[in-house]
Amino acid sequence: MRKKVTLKQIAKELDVSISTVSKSLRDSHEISEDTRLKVQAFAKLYNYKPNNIALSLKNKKTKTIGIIIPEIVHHFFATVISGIEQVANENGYNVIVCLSDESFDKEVINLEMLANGSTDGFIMSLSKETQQKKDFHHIQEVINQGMPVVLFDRVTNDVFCDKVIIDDKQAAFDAVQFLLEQDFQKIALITTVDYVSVGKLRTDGYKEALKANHIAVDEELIIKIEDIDNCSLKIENLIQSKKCEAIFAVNELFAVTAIKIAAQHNLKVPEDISVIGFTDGIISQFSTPSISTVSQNGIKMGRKSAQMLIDRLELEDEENEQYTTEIIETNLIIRESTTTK
Amino acid sequence: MRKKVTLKQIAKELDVSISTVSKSLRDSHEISEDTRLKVQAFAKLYNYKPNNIALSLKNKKTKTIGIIIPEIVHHFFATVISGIEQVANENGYNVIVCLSDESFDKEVINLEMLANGSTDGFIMSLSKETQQKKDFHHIQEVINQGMPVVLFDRVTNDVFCDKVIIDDKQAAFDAVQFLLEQDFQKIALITTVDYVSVGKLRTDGYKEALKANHIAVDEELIIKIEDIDNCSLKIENLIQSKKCEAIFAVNELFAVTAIKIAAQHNLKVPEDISVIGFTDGIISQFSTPSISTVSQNGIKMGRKSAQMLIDRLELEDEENEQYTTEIIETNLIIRESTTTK
DNA sequence: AGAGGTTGCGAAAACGTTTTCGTGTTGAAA
DNA sequence: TTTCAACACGAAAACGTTTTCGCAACCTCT
Repeated sequence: MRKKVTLKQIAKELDVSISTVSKSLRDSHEISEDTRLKVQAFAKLYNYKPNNIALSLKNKKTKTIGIIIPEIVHHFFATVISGIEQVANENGYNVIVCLSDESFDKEVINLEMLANGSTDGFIMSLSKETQQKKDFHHIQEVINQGMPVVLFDRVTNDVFCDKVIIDDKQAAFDAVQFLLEQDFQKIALITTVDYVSVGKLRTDGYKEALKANHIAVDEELIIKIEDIDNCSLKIENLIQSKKCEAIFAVNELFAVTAIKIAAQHNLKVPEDISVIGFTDGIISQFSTPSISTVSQNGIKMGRKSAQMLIDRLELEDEENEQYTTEIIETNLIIRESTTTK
Repeated sequence: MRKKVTLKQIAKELDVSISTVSKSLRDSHEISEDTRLKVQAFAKLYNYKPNNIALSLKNKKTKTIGIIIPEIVHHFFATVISGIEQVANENGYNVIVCLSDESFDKEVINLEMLANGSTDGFIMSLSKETQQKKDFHHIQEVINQGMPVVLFDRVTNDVFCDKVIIDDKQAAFDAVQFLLEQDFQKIALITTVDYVSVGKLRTDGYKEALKANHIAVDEELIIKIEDIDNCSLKIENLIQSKKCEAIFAVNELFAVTAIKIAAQHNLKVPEDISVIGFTDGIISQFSTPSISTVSQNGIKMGRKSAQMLIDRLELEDEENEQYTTEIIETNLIIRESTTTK
């Protein structure tokens, strides 16, 4: 077992000082060519690499980004991480990932844990519980300590920092508008409970699209799902009622579940009922029929978030209090689950 | 902006030495109750938390696990990370995630980067390119430096370390055996090129099941996919040939693609053709028909890997050269894509 | 009163770097 | 020969901890 070699060991071996070794390796002109080459050769032989921890302590920079998200077994979040990782890598940063599991407490614990020197900044998406409690003091605290934070997707207006979002309301509006243009009148909405920020916004977009087309909002056509695991019953009621010609679902799980249940009731998609989902994930692409959906570009969202964070980290020149909110464009992908005129 | 407070600042403020502060906060009996309480109160007031980097440097332990995997936008890998993160969290560890993107070079760079003090050990799954090149010196190097490594899923016999795998061969055997028991004779295989270790093993299991049932292996029924993006053509040929009654696919993407193509050729699944996939991901669960599959428990795999790594990290007492290979059980989940007698 | 034992605290080293500053040696110019 | 710059290197501080050791001051016995 050949342990990693340190400057001190090289210095001792070569009978010079630690400073000399350090300077030699950084090609300082202070050191004679003789010594320099000798040290460099020795270092190479023993495969010397500076210790990151020591560097972090000295420089007060870890070159590490903390990511805190609700879950990772989730196509959208996974793509965002992927995007973050790309940009981080390009800029010599590592990413450390923590999962809040939709729990406020875990979010706080993870944040505080990493804030004690482990990372230079954070990229996060709020847990459901945090959104429900509307308690963001932990985030504010971190920002007050001078660590930049970028919020994405599930954000809040209650904390000032950089944000990356999609225009959920507009995207939902567009999707519903598309359905209306296919001459559907009775469009149902499958959404989440209101405290989930993006669910609320998409619901708003749905309602506005109806209003813009002078169609009354029928609350019976709106179903709000609390717990994803037993959403079937409510959806079944909706479909059995046969009151709707089309469905807009605020995520792909709701969409695919609706399609499955429709099939069980001998309703064909899209012939008997059209469905549009949200999030262009694996399900939408590969289910049969493939699902028309609002595509959120997770990679782009991740890349943008990382770029914003790194820019702020490397800006360095004191508080640039100009926080910005970046909007990533979405687009409606029409596949097999919708009919067109 | 209230920057984080250090021991030194507290010491200065209270006019005692740094040692006194440190000891007080760690409830040392060396310090009088008076001083202790005074220091603790002050520390609490200023929300003192020890700096992780300084601790890491001192203790030569980072309490961080490095994860290097080919990609993250992949249900199986995401579940494994999730499992790792659970156990890591329970034991006070953080995880730092790097993606090799199936590239050998990126795998090496990431590994070396993290090996310079950033993590205490590694959990990894090999990139395709690494498996193809059969070059594992980077991993051996890290192990030689005394950092424990746990390989999962895509492993190799060429490096000695702890491993966590499923019995790919047996699982494939069982799946094919099931199809045979439904009286199918002509069973096709959709697999990967041979250098992907798990693909090879699953192929072997398929062949052995046939042999065990005295059925000749028909190479025309075996198709090997190099690039997942344009696998359609080969699969189409297979299905058009109408030579097979059932298909065993080594991952769910191949399975769902086969089902889609079958539908395009007016073959119904499972009435006209049965399909079994591998990996119980989102696709298998939600596509129509839902797909019978070999379930790999990613969470369990991640948890086990993390537990093995942490055990070794905390063992501490010198080289326990007993490396073990843990096998996570799989099970065959029968859904709608297969008929039963 | 002196010996010995507690008690309470501080100095300093250590982890592995980088960097500033100081200093001894050399060589050249005066 | 003296003076001064250039050169080559080392000592030490700093980052924030923990921990070992040493040392006063006080107390308690004889």
